Amino acid sequence: MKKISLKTIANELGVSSATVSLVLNGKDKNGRVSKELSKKILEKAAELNYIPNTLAKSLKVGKSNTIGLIIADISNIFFGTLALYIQNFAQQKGYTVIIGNTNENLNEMELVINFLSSRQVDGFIITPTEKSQDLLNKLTLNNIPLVLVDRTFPELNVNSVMINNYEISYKATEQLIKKGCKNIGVISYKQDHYHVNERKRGAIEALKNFGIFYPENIKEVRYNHLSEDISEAIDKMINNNPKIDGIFFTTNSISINGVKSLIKNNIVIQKDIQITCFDENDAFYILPYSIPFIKQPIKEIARRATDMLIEQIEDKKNEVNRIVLDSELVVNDLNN
Amino acid sequence: MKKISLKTIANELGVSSATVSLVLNGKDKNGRVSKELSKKILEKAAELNYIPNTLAKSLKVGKSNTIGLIIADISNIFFGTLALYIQNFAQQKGYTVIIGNTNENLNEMELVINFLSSRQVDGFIITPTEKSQDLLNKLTLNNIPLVLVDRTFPELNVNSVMINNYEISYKATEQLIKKGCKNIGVISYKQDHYHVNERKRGAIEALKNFGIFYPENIKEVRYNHLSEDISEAIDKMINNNPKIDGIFFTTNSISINGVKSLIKNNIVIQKDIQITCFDENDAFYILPYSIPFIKQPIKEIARRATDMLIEQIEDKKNEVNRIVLDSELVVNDLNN
DNA sequence: CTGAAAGCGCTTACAG
DNA sequence: CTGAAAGCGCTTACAG
Repeated sequence: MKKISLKTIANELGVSSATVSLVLNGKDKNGRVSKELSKKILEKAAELNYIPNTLAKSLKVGKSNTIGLIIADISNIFFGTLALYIQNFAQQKGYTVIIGNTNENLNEMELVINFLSSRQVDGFIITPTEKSQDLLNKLTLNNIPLVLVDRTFPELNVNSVMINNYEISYKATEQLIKKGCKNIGVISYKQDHYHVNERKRGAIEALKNFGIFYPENIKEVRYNHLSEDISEAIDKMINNNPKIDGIFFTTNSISINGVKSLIKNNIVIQKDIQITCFDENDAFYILPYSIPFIKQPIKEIARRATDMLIEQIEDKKNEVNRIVLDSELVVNDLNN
Repeated sequence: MKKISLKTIANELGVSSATVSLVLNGKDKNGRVSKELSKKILEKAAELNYIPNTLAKSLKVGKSNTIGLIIADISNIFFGTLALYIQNFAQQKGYTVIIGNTNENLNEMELVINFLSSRQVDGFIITPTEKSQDLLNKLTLNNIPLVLVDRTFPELNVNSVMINNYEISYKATEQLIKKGCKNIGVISYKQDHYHVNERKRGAIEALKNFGIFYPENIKEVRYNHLSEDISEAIDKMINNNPKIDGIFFTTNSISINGVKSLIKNNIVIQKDIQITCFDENDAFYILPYSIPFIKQPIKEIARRATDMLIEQIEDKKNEVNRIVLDSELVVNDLNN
């Protein structure tokens, strides 16, 4: 089967491909093309089942209607959901999304940026890895539309969509305190990430304000040795003296592993130890008790990031927006 | 900043862009281009940070190195994981993946096929929706490389990667019987999907062989009314007389909802009722008892599908392959 | 060993 | 109202 191009249609009808292009793109307003010819062209296109070659169009007009979405770890359910929503919103606006994965690795981030650039993406939505400031700077210097999500570098003058990490973490910790916990642990990542450190800072601030901040209760685990480090941290916490009676987990992946580790140690959650998690998890609904968690407005994050990027692409706006969305502390959601 | 093209490099060096193209693509073997010139070109390209325009290349050579991946429901963790792996394998082989979502809807499947076709994908990996035979047929008639995954239509002569749905479902049911269950329920989809019906058939066959097949124990739920229909099915099952003492859930989404529903009804799983689920779930590791589940070789499915498609794209092979992979019944995986 | 030319399938001034 | 021409950035015969 031969590919059907504009020219095929033009030839069959004995008109120029320019005219066909005009009609098929709806640019034949105010009498540019006669009604009859226009109708014939439309019919012929339908008959031949013409599908335009987007590549050629993109090349010509210098715009691909494609967004590069760079995710730190696509296997993480939080990022997966985020990607899904971004994809949906982008599609509604006529954009294709190409997803790249960095595995939290700076080199891979550079590779994936180049890869997507060669694919002529019109802009990027990125969850940046540690130490990627220079890479991001290069993009903005080249006037490439860019929005950071979930994470940011406060020193960079770049669009971002974040949640209120500090405040919500303060609140989550405060909630443990109000439940009566007197010796609260925090498990966070040993990372140079602003958003994670804001979460840690919020928790510590709450502990300090209530006079129960003990530095040794703040544990930091490595991203690449997550389950071992968490096991170790939990181990120390439950053998602590006085015993830990509450734990705040600062991320999705830490929460899951933390809960697994507690259960493995036969800790009865919400009785022996109160916990609060970051991000929702299916598993929470299956447990016989309610686990408080911080619910991020993922859909809203996706919507705002997509809108912001597309606006930037289409209007070439130069002002920088930093959006901070509220997240929610869900305390009693068991019967959902 | 001006875009750097082949021509930029050629002009700066006073050579033709053809030569630059040859060198940059490593096609300057056996003395096509002199060592010195070749070196100069490479250096200049690096200096200018040249990024080739893949769109232009694709247009010229008539191949985009892009795969269209059409998923029925990207928010389902099974498909999400599958997409992740396919993406990874494809990338290793130099292909980009563009994902489309059908929401199990035939019309959306047609739209997404057209959308991806206009993007000039070289081929498709598809989890087809119900009644999409004609759509698939059209693709194969047009010689468009195609691989079905997870699902297939046995009457169609098309590549596919499946698991042994019938056999593993038989085995899963048999296992419940051997545990002593005498009155086993099956919850499956009311769908015209071969793979799901094979699962149901396997379960029924086992029940028949052991003389405990009771038609009223086989429940079918609607995809679009999943949680209500499951609630209703579970409700009937636990109020059955004699009581149901075992349930086999035939898909991932049914399993999760089924477990939630049982817990909501204060059923003590694995004591009041034995269950077996399709697909692994994080939640299972958090429960204080072990839930047997069927573990699909997702990574292997992804690898085989990607390999098969790329082979077809590059060799234009015409033989049809139907791969059936073994899945595993995991019975005692609690201490993982 | 290197260059000039054609062409992939489009769109967009421009001319008439 | 419609067409001819140029050009987006590449690659690939072909010529020398």
